[in-house]
Amino acid sequence: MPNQNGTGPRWMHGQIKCCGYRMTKPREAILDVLANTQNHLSAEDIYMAVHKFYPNIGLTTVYRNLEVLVNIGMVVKFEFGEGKSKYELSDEYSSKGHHHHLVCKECYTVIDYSDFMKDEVSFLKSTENGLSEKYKFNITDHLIQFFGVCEKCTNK
Amino acid sequence: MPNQNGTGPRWMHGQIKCCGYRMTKPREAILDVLANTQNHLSAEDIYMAVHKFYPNIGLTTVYRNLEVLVNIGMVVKFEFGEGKSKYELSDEYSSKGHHHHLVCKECYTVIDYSDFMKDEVSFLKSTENGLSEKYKFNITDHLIQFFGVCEKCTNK
DNA sequence: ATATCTGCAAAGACTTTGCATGAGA
DNA sequence: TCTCATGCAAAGTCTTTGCAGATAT
Repeated sequence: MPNQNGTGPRWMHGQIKCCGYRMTKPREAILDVLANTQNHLSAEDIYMAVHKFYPNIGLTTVYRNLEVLVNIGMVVKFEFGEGKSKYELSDEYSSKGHHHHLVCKECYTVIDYSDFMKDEVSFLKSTENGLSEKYKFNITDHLIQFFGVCEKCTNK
Repeated sequence: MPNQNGTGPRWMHGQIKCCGYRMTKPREAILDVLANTQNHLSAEDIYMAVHKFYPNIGLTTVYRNLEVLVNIGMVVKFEFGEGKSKYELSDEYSSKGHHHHLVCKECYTVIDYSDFMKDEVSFLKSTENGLSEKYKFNITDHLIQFFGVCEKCTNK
């Protein structure tokens, strides 16, 4: 974990403060964990990672902060069918950029992909417009996931 | 509930039996509920509907049967972010046909839509092919959902 | 006949809440 | 200083499991 000094990136402080929240050690530690992983972490994963450096930060605090971070749009929450939620930094705060997920139904491995976006953009544009208009929805998000069986699980 | 006589559609019996399962009253009642609703039902919704006609069928049985039905592909399980799973008959068994979901993030109302599928088909085709090849995944399913705020929730 | 299925009760997994204490700005 | 944040323990919600008895084929 790189930012154990308790400062953390300024822009994250700014976003937190703009929303009326305070930047606290637990909050920062959680963002730090999320910013420095390639994986999709559960609340407990995050708790355990944070716990190594701050053993007195509790799981409750992790849950409560994830909720805040999801609400202000810094973090996105996903369900991959495993029965527990997974979290990742949202596009604007992540080095990953915009991507979608390819999920193995057997081992729940999740692959991020950002290829094949050209067809997607036109699909999303027209569908979002059509749906907004027809159903009077104010559309804010979409979720696109592909499911299948990964190479490893296929070979067993 | 139409099929209280205990027979139910033949094709459903066939599918169940083909997979090595038996057609039982609870199983049939559950399929019947799913076949005769326009909504997306939780396990408890189904339990309560079934319970009206068969008060001694338990919630456990509903869960166990839903698991079986999902495994043999007659039923599809969804998570809309509400914290509980919702179930519906899969395309082949449903009068709804292929559709996707538009979900209100406030009240969790779910709208089925099957418009705007033209762009989708080309998007899915090329993406599935690309993903299969690049990541050696055997792709079986996709999940496309749009999220937003419905008209009612916007006006309050 | 016998493998599958069921109901009940109990346990399990993940997440949320209450309340007194602690800490940012 | 004063509101927001935290930690602990307890509770809540949805779902699964164990086991003896019942049922479909």
